[in-house]
Amino acid sequence: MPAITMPDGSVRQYEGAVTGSMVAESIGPGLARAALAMELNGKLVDMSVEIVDDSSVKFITRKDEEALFLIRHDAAHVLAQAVQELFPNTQVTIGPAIENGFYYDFAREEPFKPEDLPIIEQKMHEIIARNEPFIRQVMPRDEAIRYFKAHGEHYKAELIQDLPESETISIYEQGPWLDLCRGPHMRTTGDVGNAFKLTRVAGAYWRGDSRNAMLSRIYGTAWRDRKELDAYLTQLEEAARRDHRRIGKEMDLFHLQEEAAGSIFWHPKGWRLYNNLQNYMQRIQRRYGYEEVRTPQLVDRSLWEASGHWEKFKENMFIASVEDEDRTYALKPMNCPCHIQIFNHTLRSYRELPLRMAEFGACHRFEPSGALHGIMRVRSFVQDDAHIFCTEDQITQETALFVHMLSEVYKDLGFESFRVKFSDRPAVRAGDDATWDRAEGSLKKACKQVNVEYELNKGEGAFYGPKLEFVLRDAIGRDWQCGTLQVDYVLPERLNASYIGEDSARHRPVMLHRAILGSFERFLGILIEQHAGHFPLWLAPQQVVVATIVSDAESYAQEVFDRLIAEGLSVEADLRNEKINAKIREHSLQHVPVILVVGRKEAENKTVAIRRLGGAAQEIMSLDEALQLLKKEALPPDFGRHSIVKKQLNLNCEG
RNA sequence: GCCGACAUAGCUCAGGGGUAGAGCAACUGAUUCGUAAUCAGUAGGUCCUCGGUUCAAUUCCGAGUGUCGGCACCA
Repeated sequence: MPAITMPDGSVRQYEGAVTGSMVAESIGPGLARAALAMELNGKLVDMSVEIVDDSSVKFITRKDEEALFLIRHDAAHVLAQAVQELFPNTQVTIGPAIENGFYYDFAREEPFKPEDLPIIEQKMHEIIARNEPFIRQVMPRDEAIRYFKAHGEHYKAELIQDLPESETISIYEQGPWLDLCRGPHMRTTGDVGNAFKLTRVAGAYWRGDSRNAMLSRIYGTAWRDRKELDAYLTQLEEAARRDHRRIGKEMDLFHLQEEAAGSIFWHPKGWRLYNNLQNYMQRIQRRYGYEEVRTPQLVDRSLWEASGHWEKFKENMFIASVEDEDRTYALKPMNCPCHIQIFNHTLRSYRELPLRMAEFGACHRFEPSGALHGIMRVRSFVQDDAHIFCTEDQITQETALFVHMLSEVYKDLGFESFRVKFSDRPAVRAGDDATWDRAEGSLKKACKQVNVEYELNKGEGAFYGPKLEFVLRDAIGRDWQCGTLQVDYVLPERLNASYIGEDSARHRPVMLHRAILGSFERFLGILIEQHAGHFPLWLAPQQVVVATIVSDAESYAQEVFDRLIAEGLSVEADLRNEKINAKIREHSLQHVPVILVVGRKEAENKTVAIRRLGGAAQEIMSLDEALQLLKKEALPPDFGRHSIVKKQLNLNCEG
């Protein structure tokens, strides 16, 4: 005699067990038609599930966000059926719902071609039109394995074999076709609707392991209605429009070419942008008590052997030598061993700790060819790298200070929020558990201190210590790990770093590897996409263009240009014999934030007409006013901020 | 690295077994114009590289390189 509580709090009493469909029916035919699945005591289940005990039920209709998952999951099943109807020699493997859509991985001799997609899509529409009911059945484990093996579905058989003994093996039938599935599903294939589209084919390893077979994956996107689908497709187009590779070309920021795959040719404007960011980072670091250094690119292999990189990282290192010398060098893949050389160069006192050593040093890593991506994943890059040499007791305080600094930077650069991942001890690691306990504890304590919530990334820490990762999301919805802070007990040990403590004895410092932007290259890529090339004035590579309307205004335009230069603004004068419309259009396409238009009137009155990117309005003001205004606007956000860490000789006063 | 697609003028792209075409940009000339394309003319190519097939390859085939979409990787 179940009593069923509805979301509005009302309770309905039933005589004996009822299915979800029966409950929906009893409430009304409209709901019965609309309900795709239900949340039974908070768990999403099929409408056919029997309710025996007192329960709470919420029906999921197409109006609910939860319907998206169901539609996508069912679409994946329909896709698999369509593929097997069209291509009988294909094995099915797995096909989950994902963000914005679904995919299904198939095993077959010939991978699918893009041309196959419309045909498969057509078949999917047929299957949806057939409106086949999804019927759940429980199959004994052995029978299920036998069944799938008999049907040549070896991947499915392997999946079942690897399911824990406790797991119920459920099968969903849809007409003549069936698939191993945990569920839940909607009522029929018809519930999938028509707001879906197959988007691409791709290769993917079986079970995500590169040692396994390569499967053929088909991706699709699915939504509740056509309007949602169209909105999503439009969103994809907009994301493509702000792709950093495209904007980099449009704004003439950089290029890449075959002879230096994975290394960037920065053009004048791109380099200005780069320097604007680097100058900003240098100012921030000074305020936070960092010292900047510069260390060699090419370093003898003996240092890499000592640091352990030769053993652990050699495949990713560029090795160099010359004919006449019997030595091997490597281009540095990271700065840390060199920083320890500076630390070790003199006798260090505990009074110098924490010692924050920063470097914008170019690092080279041989990334796999398939990993390269515009300027975001390259083989030659510059990290906003720094290493903090400190005592174990200082880890928490330094971490808190770092998170504070990182938040400030992200905010200044237009990112309001970021996610934090905490990676703790991996299975294979250096150091004893007591040390790990302390290291992890220090990071957690720091997060708490600065009120930062993190998700646990279990076992993903570096072999030498736990780490925090700071993740930003770009305009195309991709996540990029930018900031990081890693605790390292091992490298100071390997490279024999030490300081003299209060007790006059030698002690081993702890090292914190940390970066905020990650690398300039990647971060600039993200920044370009974030702002769609429309940078705030202080970052913009080309801040102002002075454009003339008639040649009579040329000498005045030169005067305006000179005055802007004198204020330190980056400006160009466009005196070409072109119509003002053409000039406005060209500079707008170049994302120049401010165009100062000068014609006869402005020349006579010593004024300028300010036109801003994105706006159609123009504002006329005196040249002096305009200069003051722009100068103020072009001020980087950190100007005028006080130092956070006051450095004094041999003394650190944390402010 | 793996699966697939792609590589033609500075850019965006069309074409196709008989050594190539558009628009924009560039250059020249005319035009002096008020807020997102003034008009006309000229010039511009090792059709990614190396092999093979063919009387003939930029086109077909193979290999390589790079790029793109995924997967794996990102200490």
